[in-house]
Amino acid sequence: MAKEKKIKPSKETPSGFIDRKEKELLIRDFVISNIKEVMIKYGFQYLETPSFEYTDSIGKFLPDKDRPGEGVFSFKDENKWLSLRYDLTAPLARYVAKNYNEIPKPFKRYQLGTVWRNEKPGPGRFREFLQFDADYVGTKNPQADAELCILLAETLSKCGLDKNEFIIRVSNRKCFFGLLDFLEIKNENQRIAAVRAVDKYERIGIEGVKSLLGKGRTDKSGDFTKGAELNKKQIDGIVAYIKENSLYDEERENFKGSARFAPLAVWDDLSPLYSEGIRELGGFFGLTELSEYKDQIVYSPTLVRGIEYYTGTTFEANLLFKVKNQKGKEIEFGSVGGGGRYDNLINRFGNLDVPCTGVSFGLDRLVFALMQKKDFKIKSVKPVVICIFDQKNIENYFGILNKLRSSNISSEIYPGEGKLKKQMEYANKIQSPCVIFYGDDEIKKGEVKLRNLKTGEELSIKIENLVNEIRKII
RNA sequence: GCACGAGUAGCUCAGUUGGUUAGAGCAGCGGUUUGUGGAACCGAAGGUCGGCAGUUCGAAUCUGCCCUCGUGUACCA
Repeated sequence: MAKEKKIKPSKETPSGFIDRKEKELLIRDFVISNIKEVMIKYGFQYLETPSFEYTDSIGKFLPDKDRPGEGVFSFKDENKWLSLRYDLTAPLARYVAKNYNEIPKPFKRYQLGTVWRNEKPGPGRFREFLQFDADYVGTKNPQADAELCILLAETLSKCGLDKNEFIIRVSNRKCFFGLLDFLEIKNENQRIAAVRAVDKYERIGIEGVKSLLGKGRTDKSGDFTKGAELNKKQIDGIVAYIKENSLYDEERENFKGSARFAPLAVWDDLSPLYSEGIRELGGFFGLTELSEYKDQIVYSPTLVRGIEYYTGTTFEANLLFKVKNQKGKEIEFGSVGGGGRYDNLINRFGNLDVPCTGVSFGLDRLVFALMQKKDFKIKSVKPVVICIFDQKNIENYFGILNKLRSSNISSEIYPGEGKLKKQMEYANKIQSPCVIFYGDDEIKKGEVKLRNLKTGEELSIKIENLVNEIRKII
């Protein structure tokens, strides 16, 4: 009597992969069309590279490793490892190295594409997402960095963010490394730990940073993070630097306002590297000050992005409003985009001295945030529904359908089977603006009945007037 | 990766100290209305209680392991 065991296939999407519905896709389309417009205006070329690359072309994975490291999706094809791209910068470096003789110098390109990361998903973070990149290849000019920030600001602004809803924080790696030199922090592990600690300042506060620079910190979930174990003098030096330079007060409650680039005299000549960073920032801000986004692009010395390959200017766009998840709970949202200068990425292919700078952002996160703005509405067109009364009159229904579609009105004959009530429920469900009744009675009179589904209003009209009447409703 | 929390119908959830046949609201389906949606009423249906193993006479409930989701943290090319 053993009952046959039903084995049902899973209805779930793989972890970190999601279905995306029309509302989100329409906003994404809107964002994409704005990005393209801005890119054309700024003179960038459109490029597309494949989803898969040879693992060693885009990764930092050791050839002796049997399998590419965690973080990427890979498989072995014949004898070579292939990986799905995890960003658009690495494929760009590969493309530039391959086509170095043909491309203009400098080379400006933009790219939109899906990227994949095999890592734990978080709020607003998935394992498959759409990324946008714009890069300058082959120029050291700070004008390039400045333009990227301006175009980032313009893009966000065009996509519906007010100027007081976002900020682009700018820093230069050389400044912070200069400070570390001055404080005689030479151990590479300590330097990295210090960078990461300072990068968290705005989230965990000055005391949190102190703990991370010292012995370590226990977060509110009870998890312990090991610290950099610097000495007191070194910690005090970094803390003083943060206090002098931070855009926020110590409680991180109040934004001190738009900080103009004006490094304090006391920090001058800290170290040669520091001065070089300051000079580069001077060139950068000289240009952004001339832009209409000068108030949104601010100096923020505590910004030190985690990405390893950055060599100079770095920047990051943050939203200034709170973002909630589906359950209405506020979440740590992080940045919507960022970038910086990477002058050494292409020389590993043997093309020496190709300085680059680029910006990238994940469209999904921006879309996620935009969806929460109450005043943000994207119009979506829904079809007028022609109801079916009797299959024998199907030619009449098609007559109306053709008339509407040739007038470019989204329309359909009810695609299912069922009574009028069911048809009305369908039309209501898909948010159709109106339905058309064209039964025996109407056909005899040469009229159609048009029911407005928003108001419930119903009027009988001559067929010739149908298109005009519908245009009034939609 | 680490930590905390959660997983019961399509969705949101209830389910007592372990005790017959696991409940509700909403959605869906059928009907009241064979030509009128968003309201009401009636009816029927819908469940391997995340999975596997264990304890027990008996497990949605207790234990262990695993999976998935959420949040934080770490990492982030």
